[in-house]
Amino acid sequence: MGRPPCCDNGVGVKKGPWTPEEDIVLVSYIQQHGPGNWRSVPENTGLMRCSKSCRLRWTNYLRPGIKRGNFTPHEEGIIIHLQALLGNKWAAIASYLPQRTDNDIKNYWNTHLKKKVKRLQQPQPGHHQHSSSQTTIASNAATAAAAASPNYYSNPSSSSSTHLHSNHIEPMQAAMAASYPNTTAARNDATSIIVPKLFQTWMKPSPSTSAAAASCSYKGGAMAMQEFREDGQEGVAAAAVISDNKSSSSSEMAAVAAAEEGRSSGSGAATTFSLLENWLLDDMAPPGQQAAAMEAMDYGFLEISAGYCCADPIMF
DNA sequence: AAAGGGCTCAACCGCTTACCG
DNA sequence: CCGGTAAGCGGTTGAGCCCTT
Repeated sequence: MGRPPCCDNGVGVKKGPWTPEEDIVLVSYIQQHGPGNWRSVPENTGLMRCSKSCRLRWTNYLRPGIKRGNFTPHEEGIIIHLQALLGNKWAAIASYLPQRTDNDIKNYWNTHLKKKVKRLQQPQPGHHQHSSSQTTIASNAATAAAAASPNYYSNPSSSSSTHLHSNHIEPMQAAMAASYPNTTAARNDATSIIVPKLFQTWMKPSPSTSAAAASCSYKGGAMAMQEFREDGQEGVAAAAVISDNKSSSSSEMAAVAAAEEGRSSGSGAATTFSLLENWLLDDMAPPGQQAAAMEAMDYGFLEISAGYCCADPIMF
């Protein structure tokens, strides 16, 4: 039957940190062929890496447009809130912060935010802690999010912090340079110079890269969100259904879960997107500030939809 | 200046899901 | 429908860096 075994179990497969040379080989290959078909990457490039390793290196590190380090308070707020809503669905959370990788968000949560939230959720003297209903979780998250980000509930355009929408103007070269943080700069110094130059040449779309874009399937990423935005109808209908059910907190969460389930099967992303957007708006914005929150969310998401934040639609 | 303890984050591991023949 | 592989995802690890003493 079908395909030969994956190289993952192969002998002589190199592990450990990637060298700049390997990075360049991988980037050059993806430049020509686009991401995807990872199994063929080690075969065609001669890299002694398994396909998984190549995919991870690309998605977590080399993919253009990735923003590294320095999470803004607003990003923290979004992560805290979404983590409370979705749990440890890092890929789903990352789809709302397309410049961040799921790995990055996961690391940041485990090393910073988890402690922060725990600290903030410690029962305060004179304050009763509610039972563990979803509403309480969400409101605790909102509290933590608000604490993490003073600007979380306000229009980000007035925020002094770096917000999603303010990042799209970053040149790709700067984004790539940012892909090499100081701690690894020494090791990857050569790559940090050469790879951005390679990417510069990509900025002119070619037929092959456009074709790659069409087949690119970064699941749950901004590209998908763009398609769902444009595809609209299903999402609108689903949002309307959800909106009708808003009377019950549990039904909302069930709907979220159902939508999430649907999304992972590739059919209900629009549902999740619209629903979560509504959910976040309802939950995050106090009465009277919903308009501002709406503007903030819409601003961010529309720009995501426009492909500013996710590199894949830009580059391929 | 050196030691060591804590922290960060890139990468790996293993499981699940989607897809193909 | 079934078996097998590729791809995706979340949890975990460990090397290297940083800070404190």
